[in-house]
Amino acid sequence: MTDTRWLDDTEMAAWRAFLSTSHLLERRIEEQLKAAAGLTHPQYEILVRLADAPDRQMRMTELARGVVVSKSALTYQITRLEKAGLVERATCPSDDRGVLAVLTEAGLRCLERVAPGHLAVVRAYLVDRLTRDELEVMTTAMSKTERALRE
Amino acid sequence: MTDTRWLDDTEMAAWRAFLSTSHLLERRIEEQLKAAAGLTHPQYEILVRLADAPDRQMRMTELARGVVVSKSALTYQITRLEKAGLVERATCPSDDRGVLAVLTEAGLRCLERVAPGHLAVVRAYLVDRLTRDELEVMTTAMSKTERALRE
DNA sequence: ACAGGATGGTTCAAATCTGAACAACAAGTA
DNA sequence: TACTTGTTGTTCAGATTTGAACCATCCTGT
Repeated sequence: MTDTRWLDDTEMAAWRAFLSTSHLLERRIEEQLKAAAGLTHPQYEILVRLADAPDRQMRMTELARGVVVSKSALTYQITRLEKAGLVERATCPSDDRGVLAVLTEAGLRCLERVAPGHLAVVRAYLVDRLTRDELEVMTTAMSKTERALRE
Repeated sequence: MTDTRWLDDTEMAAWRAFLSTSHLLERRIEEQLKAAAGLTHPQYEILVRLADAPDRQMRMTELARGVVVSKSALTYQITRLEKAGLVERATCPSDDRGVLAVLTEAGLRCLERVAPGHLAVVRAYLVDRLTRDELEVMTTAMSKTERALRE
């Protein structure tokens, strides 16, 4: 810990821009989803992941890993979505400990209704402002970090 | 809302990678700061901003904008940091409504003590994994989005 | 078969975040 | 001066997140 490697200007600029932008964008998305559908961003992401999954269902732990929230946060949100009728819990046939989160028809319809407005925000502030090259560089850069963080 | 522009593969890959990575990195940083100094990431960012500011002080609203948190969240955190002796509140000479958050000596020492470990994480998972080009592309890309989001 | 250790999900308390409501002050206008 | 409008920071209630503690179940090696 004696020889600290500080960030030079290029590195610091990149890190600061990444940090601010991710927080700003998160806030904007949260605002849009709340206004349009009363959903939080994690809730929306849960619906998306389930819609993409085979049989529209997923194990709790796997889902938590995908959405990047703690197990307890997922338990809370699934309970919440269950009360809203968008998701159901089912017992896992292969593992008695397991719980499956299943997207309901209402959940799917909700997602289809909300997705356009959400994607419009993602486009308006991020995707549509970047060139093809920038998009690709971002993917490779982020993927390297993601892989490292997932061990 | 009738003609939805979905994301193609390149766009979706970039967006998903960005989203997951920002959340994963946030979690990792939070974990490191908590273990090393009992600080949250927002708290650390507050210290950084104050250390960079003239006279190591800043108006509450300006600080909230910089760190990207709500005004009430900043009030909460400044109160917290004040109790820890890292920050003080001062009255603003030019505006009787205003409050200045001022970094104390202890706050500065705390920051200097914590920064190396924090930067090591930022390096290990992000900065050191990217090429010079990737860093620069990321800065321009993120800056475009940031500017748009700050209106 | 069974002990020992890993894994899955929930519960709980504590911390934090947000938005709305509020009070005090600022700044411009008639 | 008096009015109106906008800004600043705090308070408050409610929602959400996290990590630790916990129990049930799985799995491996003996």
